Amino acid sequence: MPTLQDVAHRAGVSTATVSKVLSNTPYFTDQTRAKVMQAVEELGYVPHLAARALSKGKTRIIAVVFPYLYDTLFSDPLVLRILEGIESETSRQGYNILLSTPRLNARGPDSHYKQLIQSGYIDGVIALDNVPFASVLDPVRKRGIPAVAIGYYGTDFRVVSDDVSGGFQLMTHVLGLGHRRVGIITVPFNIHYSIQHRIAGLRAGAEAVGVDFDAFPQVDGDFSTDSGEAGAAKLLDAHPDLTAIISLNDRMAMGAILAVRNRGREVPRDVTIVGYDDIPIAATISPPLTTIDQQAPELGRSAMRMLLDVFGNHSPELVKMPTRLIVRQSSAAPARWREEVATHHDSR
Amino acid sequence: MPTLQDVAHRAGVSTATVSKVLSNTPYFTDQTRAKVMQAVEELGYVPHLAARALSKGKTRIIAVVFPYLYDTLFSDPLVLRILEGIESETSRQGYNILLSTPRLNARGPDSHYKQLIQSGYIDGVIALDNVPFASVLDPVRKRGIPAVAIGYYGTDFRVVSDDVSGGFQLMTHVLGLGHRRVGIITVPFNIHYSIQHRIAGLRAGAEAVGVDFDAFPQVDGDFSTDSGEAGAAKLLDAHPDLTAIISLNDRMAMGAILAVRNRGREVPRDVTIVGYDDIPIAATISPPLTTIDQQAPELGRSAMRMLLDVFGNHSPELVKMPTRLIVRQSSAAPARWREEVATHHDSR
DNA sequence: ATCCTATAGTTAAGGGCTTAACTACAGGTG
DNA sequence: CACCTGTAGTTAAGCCCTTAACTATAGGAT
Repeated sequence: MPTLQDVAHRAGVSTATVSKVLSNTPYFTDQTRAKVMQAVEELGYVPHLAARALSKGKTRIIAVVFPYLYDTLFSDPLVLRILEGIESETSRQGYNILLSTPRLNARGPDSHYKQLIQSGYIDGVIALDNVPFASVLDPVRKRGIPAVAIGYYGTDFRVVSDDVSGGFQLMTHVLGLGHRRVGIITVPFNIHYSIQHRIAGLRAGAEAVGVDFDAFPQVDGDFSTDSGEAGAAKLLDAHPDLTAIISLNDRMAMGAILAVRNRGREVPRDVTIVGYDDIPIAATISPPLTTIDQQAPELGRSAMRMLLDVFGNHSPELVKMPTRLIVRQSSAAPARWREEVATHHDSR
Repeated sequence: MPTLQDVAHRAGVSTATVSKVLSNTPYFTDQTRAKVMQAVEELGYVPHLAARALSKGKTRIIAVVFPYLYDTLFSDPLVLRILEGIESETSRQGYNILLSTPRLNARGPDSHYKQLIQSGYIDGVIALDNVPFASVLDPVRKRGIPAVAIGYYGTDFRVVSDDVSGGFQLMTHVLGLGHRRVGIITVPFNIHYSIQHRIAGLRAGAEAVGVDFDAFPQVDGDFSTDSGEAGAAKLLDAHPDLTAIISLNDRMAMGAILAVRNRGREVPRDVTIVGYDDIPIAATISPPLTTIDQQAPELGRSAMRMLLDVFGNHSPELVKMPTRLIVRQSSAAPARWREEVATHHDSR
């Protein structure tokens, strides 16, 4: 492969000149520039990134860190959407993505990852950091590498989905349809931190409507469809009068739909089901799922833009990404309510 | 950050000795080794990868290249599963993944990507290469970088899913259930090369059973659920006597289920639907989908192992990953057939 | 005519690591 | 005792690029 030297010889100038021309440093004539560019062209010269990295101390690589915590990482469409957003912004800015999925336990991330972070290979880090008990950003902070977290932990610079608002939108939608007997499928707090915020949003939504949130039965799932089915089964068996179930992710909501059907009832005629995340499949199942769109790609793009800000020595403020309620056919007014409305309508 | 020099000073030896100790080159005493290791420990020394890369010409980075061809890239669960497999093997071997998603058109991949490939940053490439009209591996080959393709194109070293066998399994399953009026939802060949092979498998399956494949109506979709619904609608309206629909991916199959329902018919009672890919959701929709498991993670792992083989100057042979037929509730014997069997049974 | 400034380009050091080539020495061999 | 060999460690060049510090020159101001 041709080097800077080769280009310099061919163009009849020094390596410094070539370097400066290529980096657009001022003070050279158009003629020189042309000579250099021609030599570059003819030789097919491409700068050697490792050499540049050594010399500049910058690699143009940013690490995208998804801790490998639970098996869901690679089956979670959300992760891919976030990655998509990061990728689009990253490649637009001429950076490269090094994908790292460290194993994380209570003593912290694995040592291979820690080495990577300290190896000088990485200009910045974007991490999905959402578990309270350990952070993949500890070694990053220690090393003083610019970092942005997508989540509630890790660094000063963070992008989060507005989970409170998402929960609020979901609850007020369901209550607004007239439901008053609502079951909730959640997951234990320690699995995913944002769940706390979604619950807080649900609670705020109930309060806004003047309904006692604590009266609503709750069961724990683990994000999986199966756990959603089991959870909904438990709810429906213990509280046959439920007219709506709020599930804190779409996959559990899909399980809940199955559970309703298995009991000979229908969605949304007998039971309204709403989910959270708006995974791609949510729009195309039967019935299409009412859910919350987290705008995952935008979350990723924001994180990258924020990282660039940090590179520029700014101190960007927390970005709270708005959520959007997507109303589809899985939610409807409860039967009794519908009757009342009909009656009321008739009596006019 | 401490450097090799610092370690050398502290241990009272030369930098060469430190380097050799760390790379386990023979000819040093246990005492020296201990001194060096202690200094490393005390200083928290971690080798500077850019410097090592420059000096060795190796970076321990492998590029995972997913051409950004169609919007489905980041909503395709298969991609993520393959990535999972690559990641697991890659991190086990102490390599890092640089994720690249070049924009690809008929003139080849974008120039940022080409620069990356030529930049000396990358030891090897694993690419998803499945479109006939251009290859992301062209620049890689030109540069002589070891590469493995997951797909039908690109290099001598390839890992493919055995699409022919997948098609064969699907067709013989459907015909074996007794169906003889079968519709097929496919996609145009030029979108995804493996489709040709799946079709060839379908044909072989039909021939094995002695059925005329060309008599089966076909429609084109584009992998999306919507296109599956539209395709199935077209098939069912033009051929109301169809008792089974084979869709060449799961998302289109899910659309087909909707189309069947929209016509007041049921799956699998009236129409059998089978898909391809076994995306995570396939097991949990209603009815659970009969489909083909491509073993995507294993595909990824194989690719990485093959790449290591190429590094070792071997010439690994094509790996054809077997597919597995997953029979779930969306496929069943056709109604008439069931009657006949019942009659037959009664008459005994 | 002298001095200064802005422009154009060069020289050479340095970034951190690997490794070929070399030195030094202890112990074994004839 | 001279010589060789295997072991232990060192020296220094090289990987390719960037950049601070420097030189050289032309033109304008005084």
